[in-house]
Amino acid sequence: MEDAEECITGLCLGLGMGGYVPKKGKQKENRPVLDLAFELCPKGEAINLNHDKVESTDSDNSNTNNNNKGCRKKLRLSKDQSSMLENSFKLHTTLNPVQKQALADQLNLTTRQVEVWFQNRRARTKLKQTEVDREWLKKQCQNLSDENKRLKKELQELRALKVGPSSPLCIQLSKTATLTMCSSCDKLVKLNEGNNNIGLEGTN
DNA sequence: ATGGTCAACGTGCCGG
DNA sequence: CCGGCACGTTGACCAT
Repeated sequence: MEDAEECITGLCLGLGMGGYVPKKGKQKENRPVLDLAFELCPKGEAINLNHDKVESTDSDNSNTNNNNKGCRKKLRLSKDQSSMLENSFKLHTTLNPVQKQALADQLNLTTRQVEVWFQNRRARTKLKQTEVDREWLKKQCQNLSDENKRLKKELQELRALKVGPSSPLCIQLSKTATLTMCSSCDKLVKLNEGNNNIGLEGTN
């Protein structure tokens, strides 16, 4: 009888790596449920069995073999691999098939792994950029809010000034006419003797 | 125990 | 139709 991990393994294999239950739809033929296999070294580091596969003379399909070996362990890319991928990403965020293959050969990875790494890397970049944008917008919003507050205060102060002959908002036009600002509607009003006021312009 | 990270996956969409 | 990509998701691994 296998141990508990092996039992879980069976479930993992049945459902695929992510335990994802596929919905109806097209399936990529060249994407096996398990296209890679890993095992743990005694220290707990993940070893990519694909590296062995490269040198292996085994003619049979390693996928089927791996399916019987157990649940795949998570690959951790080495520092060198990561930094080379990063450098490559700095040069171009997408790869053409030739570049992909070259990089895969160079790093001793499969093209699929390189492809997945770039997809995930682009997603991370986008996420980071979204976060940056969000912070920027937040700051802008705060600035506008502050400015709005300041302007409201300024307006309030202007309104508080008594509108009268001594007010700076009251201009004597002639002996009979004065230009003043209406305290309720913020419109410039020409006051004439005889009470026939003429609104001149809105300053709202 | 738990939350974060990340490789790997399934699916849908789009352009050639 | 096919390949490539974005997106959302999963689970192994790791730090705390």
